[in-house]
Amino acid sequence: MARVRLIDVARRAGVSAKTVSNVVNGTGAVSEKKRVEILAVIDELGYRPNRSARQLRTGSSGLVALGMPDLREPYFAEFASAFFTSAQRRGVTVVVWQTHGDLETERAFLEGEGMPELEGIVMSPLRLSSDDIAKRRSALPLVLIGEHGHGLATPENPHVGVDNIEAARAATHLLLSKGRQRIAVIGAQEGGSTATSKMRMEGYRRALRDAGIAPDPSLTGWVIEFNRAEGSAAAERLLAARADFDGLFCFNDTLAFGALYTLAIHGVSVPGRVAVVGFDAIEEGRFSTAQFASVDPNSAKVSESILDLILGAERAPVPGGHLVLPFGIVDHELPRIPD
Amino acid sequence: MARVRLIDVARRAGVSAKTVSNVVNGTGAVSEKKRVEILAVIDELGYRPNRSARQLRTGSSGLVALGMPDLREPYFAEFASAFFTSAQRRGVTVVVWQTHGDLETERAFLEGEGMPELEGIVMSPLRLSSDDIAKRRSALPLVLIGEHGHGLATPENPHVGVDNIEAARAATHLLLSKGRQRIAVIGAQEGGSTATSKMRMEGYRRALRDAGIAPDPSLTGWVIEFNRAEGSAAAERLLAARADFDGLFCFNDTLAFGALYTLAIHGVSVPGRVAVVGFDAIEEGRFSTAQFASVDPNSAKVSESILDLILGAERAPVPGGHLVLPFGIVDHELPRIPD
DNA sequence: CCTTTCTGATTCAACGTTGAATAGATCGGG
DNA sequence: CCCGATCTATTCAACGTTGAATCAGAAAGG
Repeated sequence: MARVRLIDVARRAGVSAKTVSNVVNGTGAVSEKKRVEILAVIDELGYRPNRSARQLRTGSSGLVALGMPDLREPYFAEFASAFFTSAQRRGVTVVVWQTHGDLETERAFLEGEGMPELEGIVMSPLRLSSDDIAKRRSALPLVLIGEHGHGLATPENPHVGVDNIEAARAATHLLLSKGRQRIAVIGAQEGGSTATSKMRMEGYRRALRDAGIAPDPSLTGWVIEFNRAEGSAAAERLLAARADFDGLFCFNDTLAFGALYTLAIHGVSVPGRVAVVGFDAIEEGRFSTAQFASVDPNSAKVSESILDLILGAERAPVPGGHLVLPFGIVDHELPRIPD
Repeated sequence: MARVRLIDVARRAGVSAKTVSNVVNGTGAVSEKKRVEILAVIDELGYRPNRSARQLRTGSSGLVALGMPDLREPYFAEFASAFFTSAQRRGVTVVVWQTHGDLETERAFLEGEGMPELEGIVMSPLRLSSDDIAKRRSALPLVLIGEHGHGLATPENPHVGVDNIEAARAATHLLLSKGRQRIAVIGAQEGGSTATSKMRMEGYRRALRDAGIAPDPSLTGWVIEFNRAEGSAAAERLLAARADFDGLFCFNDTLAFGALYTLAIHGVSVPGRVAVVGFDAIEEGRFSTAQFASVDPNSAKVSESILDLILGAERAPVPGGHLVLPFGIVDHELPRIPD
């Protein structure tokens, strides 16, 4: 019942351990005859390499840590899923850590505390300061994601993601291009970790400005958190105040779902009377019964780039500290109006 | 820039490596004076133990693998989150693998292929057969979860979870106890991996039988998958057929959200005209604008029990192969925030 | 036929840690 | 004052693997 080792296979096959190692790793030169024999013995004994020993010897673990506030948040689940997919394709294993936006947990994670040997750390911080990054002791490659992480990036510890301001501008522009003139937002925030809200609000304002439209404060829906109930409540308030809007930009899809629900209850047709755009393009939107568009933060491409950065041999600093990737816009509105 | 090792700390502090090891691990007997000195040096040099070396020596990695079909599915995200929480509290690290319900991927995961050294494997299978479990070569502790996994369990590779049939019975009973007599279901399935649907349907039938109510086929909502759109469509069909129901049991919360949306659009008051019960008690339900109850599959307790089984020194087989935990029912029927 | 080159295989040491065995110092009791 | 017990610290080997160095034998070249 004891673990089968390289040497056990070697003895059984009548060769040296190193030769078996060569077969397992495809290294060195091994005659076809021996190779086949050894493979047979490996299968017979059910040999499986001990990754700890291998890692101790070679120094690479094939492990990457992913730290996120809370996997229950659909966007984080979505990103994590995309990241797993990229990693699995490369034979990289991902260990996950939830920080719940706790500063001490975030700091410990930054150092890889309590973790197995890693190739790199990917994290979506909520509380860290630039100072925490600067004081970091661990030399492990670190990649930041998310809007809060955006502000902490350095060339050595870069941020990867789409341009949030530009994406929000494009989302708003999409509504304008469909002829909507009075566009409301849901997702304005005060206090707390508001990097996301600030950037998306900025993009929204830019789009209006570019179109020569003055922002109307009565069309701004404030929220405390980005969840369904708040999206619903904010929409409720807009309707109650008799705000006159034909377009609605929600700062994430969860808010959008809440708003769509409220609009449906009040008999406001979507996209007939109000066209809606969300942000994150979460899978659930594909099954939404209401028709709306959403900004696709390109999690698949972001994941790939992160792994390129971490596993890349060069480990070159990223100029400016920001690797900006193109976002997309998915339109769940089936019949597209060609322009 | 080279990694700081035990021996580096030892030299600096003028002691042996083993003494430093003792300080780090709290083993052996070390004088308070030396202990303090060594801790200072550890901090000064930023020493961090090499987990691979430690694991190679001790044989335990503190790593558990969690395999799930797709983290984007809210229930899986929810469970994973609970599992991370339990694991982190115990200093256990979790590596995640997505199987997408692919048989080959599930089989490979079962063997721990491509994984670092693990303490155990937790998996929610969709395609595995009992045969795959029986033919397994890896001796790693394996715990199964989910309804499909339920059917594969053995005393050595147990299943952990709540009693699905009983939980579905209780959910239905809750509606009956509120005076509802005509109770519809959404979530009946044909073909595919239907373990979940079958068990919940059985519980539903039992509750009706116990109450002396004959099941009415016209109150059964069939679906292909458990998602929002299907829940909505099924509710739509029930309404279109003028099905007369005052209670609705949805086989999961995602179906319930879709149904609630449709009921809202059609002006059917919830829980006034129709009381709704879901299954999974996902976080999102707490933010739902509609009032409904849901079966809580007790993911926190399930996670704890799984880790007990895997990390427990005894590794005793579970009689019958099933560790059944009590479920809960959360009632989101709260006083709504007045507007 | 002898030297050189090439190929396939082996030997050896080391990765960083910790369990087991051991050594030295201190202490208490007879 | 000596002996055993107690406490602190050390030495040594081993966990399973693979890079580097090496070697034996065959093939190639002069």
